[in-house]
Amino acid sequence: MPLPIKISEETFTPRQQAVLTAALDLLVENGDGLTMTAVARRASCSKETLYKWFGDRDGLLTATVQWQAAKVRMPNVDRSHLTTKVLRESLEQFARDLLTTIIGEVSITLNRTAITHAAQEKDSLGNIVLENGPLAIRRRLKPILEAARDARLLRFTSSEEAYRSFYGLVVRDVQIRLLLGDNALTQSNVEANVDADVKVATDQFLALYGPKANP
Amino acid sequence: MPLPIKISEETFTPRQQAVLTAALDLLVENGDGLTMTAVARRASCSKETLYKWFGDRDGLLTATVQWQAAKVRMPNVDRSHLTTKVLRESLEQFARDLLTTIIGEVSITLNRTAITHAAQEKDSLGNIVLENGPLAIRRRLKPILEAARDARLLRFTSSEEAYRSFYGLVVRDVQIRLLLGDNALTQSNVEANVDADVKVATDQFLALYGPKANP
DNA sequence: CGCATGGCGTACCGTACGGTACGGTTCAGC
DNA sequence: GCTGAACCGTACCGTACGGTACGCCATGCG
Repeated sequence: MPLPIKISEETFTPRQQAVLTAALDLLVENGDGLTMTAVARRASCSKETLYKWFGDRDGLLTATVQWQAAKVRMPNVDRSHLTTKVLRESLEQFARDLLTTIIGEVSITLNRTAITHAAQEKDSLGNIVLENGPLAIRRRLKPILEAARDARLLRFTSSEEAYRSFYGLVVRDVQIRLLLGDNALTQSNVEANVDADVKVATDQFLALYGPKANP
Repeated sequence: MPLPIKISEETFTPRQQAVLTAALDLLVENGDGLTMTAVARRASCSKETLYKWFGDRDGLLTATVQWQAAKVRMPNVDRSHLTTKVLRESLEQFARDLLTTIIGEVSITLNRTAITHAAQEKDSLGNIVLENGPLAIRRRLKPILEAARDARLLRFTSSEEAYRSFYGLVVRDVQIRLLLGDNALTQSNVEANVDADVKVATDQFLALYGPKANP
């Protein structure tokens, strides 16, 4: 059975969540160190229990990624009182959340795990990460953009294209470099520039799609 | 010994290159299917030879990635006769090369492999891919951008920032979605839009950094 | 108290794969 | 033709790890 994309709080018992936390910790500590034995030892449970609860190694991995990914929450924007100021602040909020998420160790680990998984022609993890990463951003951002267009605060023909420009302006080459382990991009190094980068990205996006932009 | 970042044509004998081709093919066919036995069989050589030539599995992997990555060539732009037209065409050329490279199966495979490798606290493959991917683009693009600024065709304070904006506008969320195995992004699907995307990205970049842009 | 259930810890099995050893073959140089 | 180096094919070893089996303990229930 294909696991559902969305999971709720009660999908896992507290004990199971403790196991998933242990698994995630191991994953973050050293990527491929997620052996069933290691998880069992870390979580002080037996391997037999792991197999009973999660089926097999892939099931455990999927549950871990799914459970963690579901924790990522997007800001909710009030679409009814859109002004230039509110729009800018909302965009900056989105950009900041996106950037801080992306540069976090957990996100890097999850993306690496899912990409490794996808390299084995299994895209389940990839879909989960996609659904809770880029696509979640897209789902939440598009309505804002369209509301802003209706309020004459933005100009574009395709909200899809506008979203993608925003994504690109915010993320640039940071994510791929972090995923590849670029030594020049330390966590703190990037973190320190988040505020400035967010502002630049938002300014650029508004310059491209704001009401005064050349179409 | 750390392998050199740059390799030349003669680094590998033809027979060795045949082996590397086999290895690359196996990688592309099914990501992690790169077992020493499989490579030996595919290349009709003995495992002993593999170990003699490449040391161990990691050495073979590194040689393969390095050898393939070195094949990627960037366009060379004549910096002396920069006009608006030449600049735009150069940027479009860069964008097209970048996009078509990124969406290619070989690139996806190499990036996935390097990311998987980086997840194991070994960043050698990541560095090679970085050096021949994003950083190569940066090295080649920056001089152009600076020459264009000197010729008053572009305006920016930091060429680093300008480069990153360009990268973001071109790549957007395409690479991460392909790496994660997004089913909605088929190869042909993206390929068909390369021309349009390249044009949009270049237009947007010039809108942001062209002489008429608001600083 | 007796018993069943759930879960812990550990020992165990099978397999896949990295790495090595070795006999047989081709081929260059003499 | 002789010799040695390079290389092929294959058999083999050791280990790591996914998955299973089993003994033991704790808790809840009649």
